[in-house]
Amino acid sequence: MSDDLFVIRRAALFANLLPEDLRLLLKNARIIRFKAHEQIFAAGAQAAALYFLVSGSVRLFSLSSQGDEKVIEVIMPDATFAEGVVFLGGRYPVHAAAVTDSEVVELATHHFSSILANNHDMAMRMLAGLSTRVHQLIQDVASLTLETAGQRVAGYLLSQCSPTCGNEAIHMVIPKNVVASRIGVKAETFSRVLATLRGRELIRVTGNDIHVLDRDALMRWRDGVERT
Amino acid sequence: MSDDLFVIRRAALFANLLPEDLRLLLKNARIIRFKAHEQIFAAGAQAAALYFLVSGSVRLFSLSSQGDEKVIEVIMPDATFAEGVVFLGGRYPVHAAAVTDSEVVELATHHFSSILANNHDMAMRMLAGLSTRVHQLIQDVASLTLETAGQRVAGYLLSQCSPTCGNEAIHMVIPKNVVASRIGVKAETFSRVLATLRGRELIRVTGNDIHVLDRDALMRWRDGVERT
DNA sequence: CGTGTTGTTGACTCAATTCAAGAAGTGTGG
DNA sequence: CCACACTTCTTGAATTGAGTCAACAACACG
Repeated sequence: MSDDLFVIRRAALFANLLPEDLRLLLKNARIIRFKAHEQIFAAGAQAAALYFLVSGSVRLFSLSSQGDEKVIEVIMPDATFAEGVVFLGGRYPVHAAAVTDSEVVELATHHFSSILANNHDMAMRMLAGLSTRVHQLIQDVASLTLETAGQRVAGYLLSQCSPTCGNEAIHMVIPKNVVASRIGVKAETFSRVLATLRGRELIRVTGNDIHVLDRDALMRWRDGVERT
Repeated sequence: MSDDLFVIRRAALFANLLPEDLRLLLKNARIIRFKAHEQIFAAGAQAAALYFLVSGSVRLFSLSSQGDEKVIEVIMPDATFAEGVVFLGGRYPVHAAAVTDSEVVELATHHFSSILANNHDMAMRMLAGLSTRVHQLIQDVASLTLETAGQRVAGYLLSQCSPTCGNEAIHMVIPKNVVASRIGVKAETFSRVLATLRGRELIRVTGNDIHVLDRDALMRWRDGVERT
């Protein structure tokens, strides 16, 4: 049962946790499905749980006195939400509702907090996970503002084949348009970049697999700004 | 002495801490000045401290066996670095060196960890701070990829006058070019956007003060994509 | 009163998006 | 097995947002 709940490791908060930590946390966790527009929690309510979004999308918003709504944030899959307020033990500052049909993992505050209170190391691993994520995101912001689309694509390819360290193929599990948006380019641009890289024989594309043929050249291409 | 050390609150990690928390943490803290290119710590060394950068800039990098250097990250003021490894209690995975003359606050690992171990609430406040920062950064990434420069500028102005909730002036303490780069536009573009907003009488600029004349119109301008 | 810094404005360029059409691959049912 | 619809991907042409380069204005400061 709690085995597929391990998806929560994709959230920075849980990324560094040990299997036993996760098992403990997930003891009382449950998956809840919300239909589009269904409310998940209301602003002002005592924060009873934090959430991990498995699929779908969730809107955090507040309502003005006139009743019009201001969207604060849109949560996408693999992210946690309402965790901040759980750490501080207060009330939800915003409303949350599903935008599209969504699946969430719900972790009860009292359970979560009491585990954390008795497990200092786990708290440290969470801090480490979040702080890694902060650094990653700062990198992303930097790369969005001062790298070209081509450089970001090259960087992505390198990051994907870096662990296998050489001439292995990158198998694209996720559709290319999703990868494209992940690195901040349109699908068309992504396609074009792959085309020029293919032309320069830095990579070979076969179906959903991308082979990096010349890692060093690709790195040079990413760093230098050669045209043609 | 430890009073000006309170600048560390600018880091997400410390943003939520109580004054007494900070005082406790800063007991053994010290400010260290590094000249450009001076080493701060070496990869492989036991992580003895975490750092907060007050001014200057710091380079985190690793060295390949061939001796060439790969820059992992460039730390800018108000950020912490090496905090992740301190939470996990290991060795520094990278080298750190000042790029330009820099001031850092150094917090010794053993001191930091022992305080945190005895102060569960403080750990929770740190988690809350980091998680807020993560959400902020995700917002920033979103706004960089799917808003225009004009929208970001408008959003910035609104965020600055939102608390004072109306017709107060925003006093720009920081130079405009810094603000510009903060929101991901060139200084010239920033200037141009202010010019068009001035032309439309949504704002008035006098020296370093910017008055938002019509909040609602500015919001509409940010959301809608009207030209001219 | 020059000298340096910061901000403004104009003309030009280019990277990346948009729009649009077509190719390639995937699955369904007759 | 083919025909059909459907999604994903690729490619082309036109457009544009924002950056670059460069000149200049506005100001501060010694």
